[in-house]
Amino acid sequence: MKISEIAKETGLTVRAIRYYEELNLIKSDRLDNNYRDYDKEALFKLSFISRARKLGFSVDECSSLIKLFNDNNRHSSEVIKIAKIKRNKLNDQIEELQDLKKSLDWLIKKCPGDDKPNCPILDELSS
Amino acid sequence: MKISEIAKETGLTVRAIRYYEELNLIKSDRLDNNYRDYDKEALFKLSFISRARKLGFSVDECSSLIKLFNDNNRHSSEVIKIAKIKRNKLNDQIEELQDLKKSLDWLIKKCPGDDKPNCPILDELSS
DNA sequence: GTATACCCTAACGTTAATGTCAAACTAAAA
DNA sequence: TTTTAGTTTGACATTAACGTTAGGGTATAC
Repeated sequence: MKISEIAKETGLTVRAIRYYEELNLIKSDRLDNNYRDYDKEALFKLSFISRARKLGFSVDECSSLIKLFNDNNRHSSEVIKIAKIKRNKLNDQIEELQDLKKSLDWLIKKCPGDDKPNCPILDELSS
Repeated sequence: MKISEIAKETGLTVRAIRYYEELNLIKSDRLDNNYRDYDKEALFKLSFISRARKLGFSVDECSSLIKLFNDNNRHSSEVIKIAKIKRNKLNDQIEELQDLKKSLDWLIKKCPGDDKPNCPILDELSS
């Protein structure tokens, strides 16, 4: 399986795949012509990374997950730990954004939004 | 008012203030010794920027707001427009993060989190 | 045989918002 | 007066995750 083929299969870009190889997340065999050659295991791992990235895991976090994936002696408790840390991070991010939104909503409600220069949003931001 | 003083006052760093000047968000007078000198208006504007940044506005968005702030002929409808665009962006971000969180919650629920290697999270991510 | 598509490496570019450092000047405190 | 602290400009560094380009070799279709 050549790189563009596996790229299509996994939804990753060719560049991303080579990048993951640079970071040692995956390896690739080479054909006689030096083209990268991928087998089923690589397909698994790249699909894995693709899905994990879409779930919001950073490449670095993917790297940790891949290591567990490679480790037959892993404990599923280690995996769930990473997942929970990620979920908590997401929770924090969501809360922060919701706070911002609340403040904005409040400002927007107070502003007439007409053709006059008077604007509580600007007033509030500078007071 | 010297730069470190106004930095303390506004909660911005000295570097950030000089950066905003580079981008023409603000100006500064100079003393005889070439030190930057800030007046009340600068204090207003920098406080403004500081608050807006904390509300999640990018420096670029702050720039737009500052221009309206400077414009005595502004309409408050223009201000509310920027605020609403920002709020909608926030909404989208929140929804996306909530989707991710849902998926993670689902995976976490399915994983026993014990000392055995079998792990539905990894299975799901690679299937 | 040639046009087109694909592959390779290496390296610079991107984005945002500063951080950090160098080298020099100025001010305040001891 | 010497030390310490604050200021100046300018320029390079940082983070993440690739995108893009250059300058090649290779494969395939017509």
